[in-house]
Amino acid sequence: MKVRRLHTWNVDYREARSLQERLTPLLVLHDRLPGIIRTIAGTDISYTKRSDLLFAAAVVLDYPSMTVIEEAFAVEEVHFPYIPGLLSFREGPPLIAAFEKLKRRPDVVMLDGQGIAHPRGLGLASHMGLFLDIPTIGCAKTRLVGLFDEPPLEAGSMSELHYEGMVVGAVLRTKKNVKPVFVSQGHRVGLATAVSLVLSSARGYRIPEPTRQAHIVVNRLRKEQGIQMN
DNA sequence: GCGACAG
DNA sequence: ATCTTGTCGC
Repeated sequence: MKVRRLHTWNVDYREARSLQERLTPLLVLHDRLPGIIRTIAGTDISYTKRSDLLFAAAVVLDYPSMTVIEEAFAVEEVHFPYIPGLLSFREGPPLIAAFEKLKRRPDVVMLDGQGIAHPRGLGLASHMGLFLDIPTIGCAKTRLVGLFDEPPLEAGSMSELHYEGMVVGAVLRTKKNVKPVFVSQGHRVGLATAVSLVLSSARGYRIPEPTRQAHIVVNRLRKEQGIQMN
């Protein structure tokens, strides 16, 4: 699929932060997606410390059956370190490359990271949403910023994630007695819809299918490519 | 200066 | 994320 290039990835830490502040105003934080969702994509990254490579996978699943109908992958050398708050500058390039190899354009994309629950309001999901020009939602496994009350232990329960006086996401329990996930708007999706999509795409596991399947695929493809595991 | 800190 | 063994709980 075609991906828009908003800017170059060849920037330093200072420029990266400046870029985020310039892009945040472009985000659409309310629902602006197809009336009927037919497909949802998930992504994941695998990293090889010894060879300094990033292995990215983008998978498209049928909604709501959650059947994987397409896979795409890309391998790129690392050109930016991991710095909390600047994750998209490290994982963005390989993710974009993987999406460019997809034939189908998914209705919505779920990213393994934060949306607007970010120091400058532009986490990985939001940033990718602008490049892909597709509705995106952020579903992270742990917190980056924000305060919240522990949600009830029942599956489906949630609590608000507050940051600088705003509700920037939801702490959602996708499975009973298991750590919650952090859901936030990426781009063109409201928080209520983002939460709804995460819950409706979960299948008994803490991690919703788009991300979970992408994780499985990226590890399988990496092994097939003969890239060192452990 | 100290602690926090997506993947 | 990676590295890395055993272990606790449903």
